[in-house]
Amino acid sequence: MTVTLADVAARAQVSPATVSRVLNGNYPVAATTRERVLRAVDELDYVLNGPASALAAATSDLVGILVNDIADPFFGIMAAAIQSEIGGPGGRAGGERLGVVCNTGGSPERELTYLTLLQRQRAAAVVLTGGAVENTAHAAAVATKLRKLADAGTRVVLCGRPPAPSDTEAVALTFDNRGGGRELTEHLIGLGHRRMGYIAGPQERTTTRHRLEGHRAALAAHGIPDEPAWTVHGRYDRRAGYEATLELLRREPSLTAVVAANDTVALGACAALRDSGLRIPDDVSVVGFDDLPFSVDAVPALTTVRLPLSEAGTLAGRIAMGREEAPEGGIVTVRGELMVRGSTGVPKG
Amino acid sequence: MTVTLADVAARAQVSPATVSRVLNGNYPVAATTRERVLRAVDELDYVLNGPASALAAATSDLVGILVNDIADPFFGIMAAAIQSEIGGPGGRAGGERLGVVCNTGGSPERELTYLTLLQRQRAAAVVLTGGAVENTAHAAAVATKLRKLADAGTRVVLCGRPPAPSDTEAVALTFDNRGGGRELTEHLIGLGHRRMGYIAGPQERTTTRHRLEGHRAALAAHGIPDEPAWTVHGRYDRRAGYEATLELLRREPSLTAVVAANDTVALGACAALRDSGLRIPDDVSVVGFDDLPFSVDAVPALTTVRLPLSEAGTLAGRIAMGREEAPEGGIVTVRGELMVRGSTGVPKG
DNA sequence: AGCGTTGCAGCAAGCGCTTTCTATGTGTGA
DNA sequence: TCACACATAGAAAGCGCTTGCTGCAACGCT
Repeated sequence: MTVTLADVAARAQVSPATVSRVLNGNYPVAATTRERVLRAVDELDYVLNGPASALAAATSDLVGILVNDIADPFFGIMAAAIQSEIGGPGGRAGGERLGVVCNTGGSPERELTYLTLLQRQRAAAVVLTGGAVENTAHAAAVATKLRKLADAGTRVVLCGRPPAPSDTEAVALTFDNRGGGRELTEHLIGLGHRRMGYIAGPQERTTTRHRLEGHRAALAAHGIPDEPAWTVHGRYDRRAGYEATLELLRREPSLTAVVAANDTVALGACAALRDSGLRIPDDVSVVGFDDLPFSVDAVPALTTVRLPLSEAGTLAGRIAMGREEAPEGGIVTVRGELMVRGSTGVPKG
Repeated sequence: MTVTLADVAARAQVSPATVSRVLNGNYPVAATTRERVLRAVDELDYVLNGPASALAAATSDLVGILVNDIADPFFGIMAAAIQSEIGGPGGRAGGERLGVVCNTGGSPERELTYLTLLQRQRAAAVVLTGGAVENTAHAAAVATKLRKLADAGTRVVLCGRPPAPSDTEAVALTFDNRGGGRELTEHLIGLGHRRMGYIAGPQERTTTRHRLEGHRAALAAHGIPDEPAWTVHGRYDRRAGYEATLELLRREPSLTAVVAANDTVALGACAALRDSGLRIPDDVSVVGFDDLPFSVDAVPALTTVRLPLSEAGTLAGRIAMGREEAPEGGIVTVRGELMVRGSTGVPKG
């Protein structure tokens, strides 16, 4: 029924071993032999049995990419960059790996499940993107898993995620969320804003905390008291931004600016402000974070911090493939760049 | 070093066969024995070797999801829905499959490469999303691949993609792009528009052609001549929409409406119109397609056709998992729903 | 001419699991 | 009490590939 290595060997009049070596190209095979084998492969339309070779060689060509939300371009952009470094015709033959993205939906259990599944597949590498959940038990479980993966020879790379315990041997590309958050708020303060609402992400995510810390650091640096009621938590989506904004407006109608945890949330905030009859930035300024593609198209265009998602993904992918040396210390901090656009202005009055 | 089935068997004082049966749960094992085995699994922290079991059982638990552009929410939303039906804690134990998404970047070669890679892995199922490339050679190559996959026991499902040749045994969920395109244009015609520009997607995609055909059908039905110069092709991204709009305006400044191939393109079109000093919808109406989450937040909100991406993905996932019967004939047409919003209005004058 | 090298191909032993077939123990009907 | 069915566990034969080692020419050197 299905063609096996042995069939190819028979047709090419060589031993299975030789066919294997031609296909893997890691052992000298005479040119004429090689050609004969390749012809047989072609004629029989042979496709290597992945599981069998993974078993025999004790490694597979699978590379897993974990994302929190595949429908969110933030992750999509990183995933695309990572995957393009990993698989397909990008690299020359031999480096043909199957880069696959797994959607955890932000759920710790699913994250662990996927990690186990990838461990089971003896994945060649795993890239974890985006913020981590700050739950001691879960963090420990993930760290343990990563350790085990590393022990089994799986390369582990974190992309846009804080470093894991160093004994996990994971390389980390971390976004400077704190710095970006701070810059954004300082930009607003520089314009004269003093009463700023903050729409944070889900409580337990590192990204949420870091960005918020940046915001508070900016306030503190300028002697502006932090008003706890002006911070509202919600999910990283448009709707949460919409509702949080209405809530903020209810709590403090005199806010002159809204700082959103990311661009998607900021978009929701803009909608809420508009629906409340407020103009941006005349009545209220808005800032986002990430600089996703649609942000420049918002009306007015969003002031935000540009994160080099694609570049970070590319680097992460290269490291995962072992094409690039891991940085010393295993940690790289990636900074964002403040993009000042139409959604921020001088507060009126 | 790594724990194997045999280790677990030894610890539980049973044969490897029994452990395997407990883990796969498809053979009677006494409750007490099962428990003993499970305990041993736990104590040793055993993880099944995927390649080995795939080899022995001649099937794997991998399910591939092919998308054209993972950074595009259109695909992200479908992929998320598909994946959530496939893997993880969603289903109860046993149905634990690894749903993985592969980004083809719209490249025919990559599509084929991924299909081969999945074939190599003996994937349990493959879901292809989004429009296909209309290139005879490539279409034939894909059909052949799908045939082979089906022969090897891989279930093949198309989601938002036109049906493949029936001998491929692929189940197809097809979006009614033609009908949606027609509705959109008829809506504009109903408002009184006669001079409408059309921003189409890449030439060779089925989606592009079908939507355009719908547009033309609407024109024809109302006796409006189709002006070839008022149709411009470009990629399915914001920038293409921006540039195409400028080009359309150059060719025909008196256009009263712009029909974009999808929402992303429509957003670019809006930006171009604004930058040209035109107001939406007072000067020019704009329509999109897909109804992605951001479309309702555009200013003005985009009139578009809502495609039930998530629902379609869920169904596709269920069929791929064999949890849902494939429809008779293997083809389902999914219709979109016209969403009239602020970006369209009566043409002035 | 003799012998150590070198270059290439084959042999065969697994990799860790699944599954068919067989063996064993227990309960039942005659 | 004995034969027989039934339920459960084990033995063992692979699944299709990789790879360490061995084998054998042909080659170059003294």
